[in-house]
Amino acid sequence: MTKTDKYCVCASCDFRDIVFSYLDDGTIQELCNNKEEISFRKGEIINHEGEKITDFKYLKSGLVKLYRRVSNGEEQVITITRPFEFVSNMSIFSEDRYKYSVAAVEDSVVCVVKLDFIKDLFMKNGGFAMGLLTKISKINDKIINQTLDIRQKNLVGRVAFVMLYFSKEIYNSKVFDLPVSRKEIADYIGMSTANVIRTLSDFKKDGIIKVFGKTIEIVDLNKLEIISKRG
Amino acid sequence: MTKTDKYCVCASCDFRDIVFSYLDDGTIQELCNNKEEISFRKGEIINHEGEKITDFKYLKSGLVKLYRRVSNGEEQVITITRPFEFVSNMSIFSEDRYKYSVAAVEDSVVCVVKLDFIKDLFMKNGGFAMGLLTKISKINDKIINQTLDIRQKNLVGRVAFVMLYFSKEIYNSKVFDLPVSRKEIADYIGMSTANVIRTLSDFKKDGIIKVFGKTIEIVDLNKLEIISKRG
DNA sequence: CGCGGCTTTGATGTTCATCAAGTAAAGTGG
DNA sequence: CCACTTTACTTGATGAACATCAAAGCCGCG
Repeated sequence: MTKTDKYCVCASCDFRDIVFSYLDDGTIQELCNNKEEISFRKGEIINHEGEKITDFKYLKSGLVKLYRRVSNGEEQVITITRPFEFVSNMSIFSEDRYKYSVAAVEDSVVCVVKLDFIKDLFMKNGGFAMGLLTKISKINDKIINQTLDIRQKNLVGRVAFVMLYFSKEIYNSKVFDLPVSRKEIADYIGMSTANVIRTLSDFKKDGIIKVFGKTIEIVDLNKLEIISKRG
Repeated sequence: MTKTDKYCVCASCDFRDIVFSYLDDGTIQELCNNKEEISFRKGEIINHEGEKITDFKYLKSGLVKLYRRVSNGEEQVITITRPFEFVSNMSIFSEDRYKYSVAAVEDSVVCVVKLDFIKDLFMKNGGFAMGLLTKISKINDKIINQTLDIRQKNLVGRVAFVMLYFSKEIYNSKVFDLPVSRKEIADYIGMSTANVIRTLSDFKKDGIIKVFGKTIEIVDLNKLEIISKRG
């Protein structure tokens, strides 16, 4: 990871609208002085499970996965998410150490602000506090919802769900490059790698998707949605 | 449901320590005036999925289940939880309608405060805001954790987990009456009712638990914990 | 060009849901 | 309080869904 930013751009950052809209220009300037922008390469770890939480982090660009390691050493992927949809780690206000790890699955840029600074703002500025709480609630809701949705589906439904998730939520395109390995998809939806691959092959045979290595093209969106819902 | 409270007892309520510790006596009195205490009988619904959210609710006594209805009409139980561990519904700050239903699984008393009053307090009082955010974060963390834990286990591990959950988290006793049906346990851990019963019977045969209808006695706690972890 | 990791496919076995049929328990109305 | 109805529980048998194992192909990289 490398520090990239030299001068402050917070005032015009998209993130300002999302949680920092209640801050006046003076406070934004102060935020700038307390902020670092750090780049991560694909595969690098942004937060490590068990590490002390000292900063408030949010994703400015790229794509990350949130995961934890379970007893048998396997990874359990909690969610894969893109900028602004994900504020650091949810536990920053409830725990003093990270409960989950966060890793870049594409090259990513993360903004890092001292947590104390954010907490101070939170105490002093009600509007900011409300905005932040709302944002954190939405993120938590989304993760809980996603987890429940996945749990309730069978294998084919889950694979269809993931394909739709990448297509609609992440890339907004019917053609996209999978940012994760087959195994990571398996860890995400809680199935074996072999069966994820098998199901993708079935979709291919049935003309629902086209697969060229990591590149996926969704051919029959409608059918995929039916499979995902029914699954 | 019936309204039970006539005079205010908020000042000495246990809940005060948890999220209302930052409020002075005057504000507590104001809270009292904006509060109702409502009793629910076992089985009654406290919040209904899709209903408009107008109040901040917390459980004062009893036991509730949080659940949602999925496409095929089945219930998906998200968590079962007891007083103070659960503040209304998580989505009160992110949604305008309930995403989940809450029902009493034991006779319960719920305190109901107008949401606007809480939001107002939240904006004005940084300490209160921080306390509330921390509490909500913890609740969300717990639900996410629990869901991930369950997902990662197999059938026997899940049933062992639930028995331990009731014994340790809810009743703090090796002997307890199950507050829910076998089917509700199945909906909670995502398995069929028949297999939940079968697994309980197996535990019984192996001398790990004793079962008399709804009454459970945990005989071999150690073995149950091993099964839950390994599962 | 050869090694190691990711992917693919088939064969096999385990786990778990589903169905069915019966028993116990809990309401319900006379 | 008893007969009746309904709902919850229990157990076995069967089959479907899914994991696991194994072997082979592919691809990037030293």
